[in-house]
Amino acid sequence: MESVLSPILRKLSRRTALTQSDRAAFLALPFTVKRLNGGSHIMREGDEPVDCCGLLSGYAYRHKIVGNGSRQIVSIHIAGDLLDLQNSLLGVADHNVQMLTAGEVALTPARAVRELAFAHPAIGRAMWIETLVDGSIFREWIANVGRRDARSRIAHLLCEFAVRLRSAGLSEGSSYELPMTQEQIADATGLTPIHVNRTLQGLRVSGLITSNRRTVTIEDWAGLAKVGDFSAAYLHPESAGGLAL
Amino acid sequence: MESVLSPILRKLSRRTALTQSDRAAFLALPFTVKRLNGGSHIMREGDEPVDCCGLLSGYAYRHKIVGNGSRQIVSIHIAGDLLDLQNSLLGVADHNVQMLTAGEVALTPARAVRELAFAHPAIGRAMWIETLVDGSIFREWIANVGRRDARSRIAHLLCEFAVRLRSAGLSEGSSYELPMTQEQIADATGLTPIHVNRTLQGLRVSGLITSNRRTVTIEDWAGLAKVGDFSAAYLHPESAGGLAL
DNA sequence: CGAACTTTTGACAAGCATCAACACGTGTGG
DNA sequence: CCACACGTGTTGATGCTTGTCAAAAGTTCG
Repeated sequence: MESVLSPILRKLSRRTALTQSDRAAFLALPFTVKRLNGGSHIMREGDEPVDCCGLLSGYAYRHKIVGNGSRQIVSIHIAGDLLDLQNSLLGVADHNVQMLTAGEVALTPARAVRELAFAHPAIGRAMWIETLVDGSIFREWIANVGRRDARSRIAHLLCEFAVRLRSAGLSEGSSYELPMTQEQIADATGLTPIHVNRTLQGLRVSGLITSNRRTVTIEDWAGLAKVGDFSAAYLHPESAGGLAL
Repeated sequence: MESVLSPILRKLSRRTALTQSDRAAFLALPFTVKRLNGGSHIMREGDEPVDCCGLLSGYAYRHKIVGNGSRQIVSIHIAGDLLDLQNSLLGVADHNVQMLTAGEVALTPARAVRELAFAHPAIGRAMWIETLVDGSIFREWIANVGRRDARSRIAHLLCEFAVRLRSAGLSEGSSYELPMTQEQIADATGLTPIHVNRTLQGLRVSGLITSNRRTVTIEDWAGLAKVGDFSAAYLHPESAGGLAL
């Protein structure tokens, strides 16, 4: 049975086994689909969300605005990601969520999601694990922004994107669509857009990547991963390790 | 009933209501207590944890080592915190956990914790929420390291500590014990120890704090919070907002 | 074709890192 | 009890990475 919720279910079941009954219950969630333009807000800091939001297509990002007015992007999301477990379970949003590109989201009452999570423990566990993986990515980003230089930070970001898109089945080969402006890359890496521009040029002249406005091609994966100090372990790919209950 | 696990239970129930039966089940967890010296490792990146670890006394911290050898501390923990839900649910540790000071930890088989979480949904929810609050703190740290200057970063760290210690009942008044060396503060804020030293001096001469080797006193809370761009919302204090199932 | 973004380039400034000592306190062993 | 080593804090001089300011060139879209 193919539903618009399938991309999300697919991601949930990537790390945890779900029974047929779990799947059916998930797909039976009430939801509405909304098409959003790039830049539209899904949630603002301080909101008290009532809906839980899953990304069906397009890209989204989370960010915080700090006192001096500058912005820090704290994560980027692709189709299949749940966007708002964090905010809707915690009651009040501590950050903003916004569409990076145009795309579609599925909205489900947060209450229904919570009930499902506890009625079907396997689903609850899967959702919990997704939030823990998000946490692992946050930790890696802290290290990225705190302890790597500009060249490494950007290389790391490009590597992370490549791996995540590929494991979500959203890219093949060594190219992918990166719908971020250099300003947004700057806000994700804690740099200025000018410096991002120069650093990207550096990566290009080193033969590690080619990129035009919206597409990145990794010309030398090993080299880029080395520059970016990248190892995919923190993304906890596939294998469920000690997850068996 | 007072148990050595009480500090942890107290923290779990701070944001979620637990029934008497939930509490009893939690306190019935099998556990062993271990006293650890400052600096001892609780978990290393790559480990496959079988035990789940709760901090009973003392301080601990999580960190990652990056390619150039430098270290990034990604969080600091105080008595009552669960240290290893992240690592033990994900199967393989993606970061290190280490004692900052001497202290005691309670070790419980991860399997027993997982079973409890799903047998007693309220406990599961409470644990999930704790991991989500950890995630919120991670996001704030990304912003801290990515978009604030040295003075703000350190002021922010000091404010966060003050609020967390106080809400855990571990400090009173405006002083608290900060058992971190300047090198560790540097690793938490993405700076060098030298710069931390100079920045702390700056905060002192501004009359915002006084500090000696192991104790920090906040002399001007409003001023320090302003410099640190600090607002406690991301710690999701107390109130359970939309948590009712 | 023009308006609004985005990317690119250049010159310059600044915050923070690096290197190198020195001072201080604490614990240890002779 | 002193000498010494060691970890930590402090200071100074210098340099580099990155930020800031300003403006031009390219791109997208109505």
